[in-house]
Amino acid sequence: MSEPSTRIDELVTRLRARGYRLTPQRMAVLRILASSKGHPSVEQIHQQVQADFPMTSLATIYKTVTLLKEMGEVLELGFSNDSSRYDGNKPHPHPHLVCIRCKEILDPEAPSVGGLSELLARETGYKIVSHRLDFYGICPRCQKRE
Amino acid sequence: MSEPSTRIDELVTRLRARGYRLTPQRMAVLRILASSKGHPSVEQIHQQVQADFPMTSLATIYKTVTLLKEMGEVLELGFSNDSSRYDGNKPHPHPHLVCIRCKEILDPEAPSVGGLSELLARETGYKIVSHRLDFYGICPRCQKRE
DNA sequence: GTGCTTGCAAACAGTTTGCAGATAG
DNA sequence: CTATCTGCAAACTGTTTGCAAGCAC
Repeated sequence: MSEPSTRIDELVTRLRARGYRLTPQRMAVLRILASSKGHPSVEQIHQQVQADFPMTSLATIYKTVTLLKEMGEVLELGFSNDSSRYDGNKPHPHPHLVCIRCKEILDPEAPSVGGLSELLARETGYKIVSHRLDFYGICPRCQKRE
Repeated sequence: MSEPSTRIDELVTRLRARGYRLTPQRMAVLRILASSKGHPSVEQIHQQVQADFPMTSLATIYKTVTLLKEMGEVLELGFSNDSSRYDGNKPHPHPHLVCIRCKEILDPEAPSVGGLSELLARETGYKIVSHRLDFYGICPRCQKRE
């Protein structure tokens, strides 16, 4: 429910609070992460940033996204085959629905399974810090295209 | 509940049924996949196979594991940072508990969430073909080492 | 002015591929 | 005997790193 502008302000404030500098490139990345409904890849973020700052390098996007990830402000969805995708709006674990054809990623309405963590911790002695739940399938648009 | 020897026979039979050849290298990979309680990586399988067949190449392990994956006989757990891990005993989706330190992977006793698939299919129109549920944490042994 | 940040290019890791020779059936 | 499989080396992809120059503060 947080408005894009609010989320950006939040990110800006938190970067500043930790003493990081606010370069135009970083601002552009923040803006894209905060306003994206989807889950952009570094490549996609790069292309959007280049619209405003054509000299921006991929490495800078990687560095910024890594920084935000370490701050806990973006959720990284890594895939072994495809590039990672990022969620700057809901940085905490939640289920995802991934189209294996077009790579669209949705946040479906689905019950969280985070509650299982305590059960597993008790059962196994693990200290559980995170989890991930993905459903893989073919989106309606790609089904029509078959 | 299937005994290792039974699972191997099953794999051998299924490879034969599709007309694939049974080389010593392949047999070694099957044996390791069928008898591993953990979830070995290609690298780990390679090292074990080399104990018996020192000339075996990594590429052959990759090819064999890929073949079995395409046959639906092994489950691949891919990670964006680390190498993929393989389960030749329970090739269908089930929850995993991953130690982020030592990379041990357990199959905990946990309710399956596969039932959510139909709910999401109805809700979103996706045709859901698979899913994955991972819990990430620190295993008891690594906790002691901290 | 200081030192964090950028852009470039090279390095990296895991995986895949092409091909000539070896071998299972 | 012949098509599949192997082993090697090179290619590939996404990501990370080192470093000199640039710029935020």
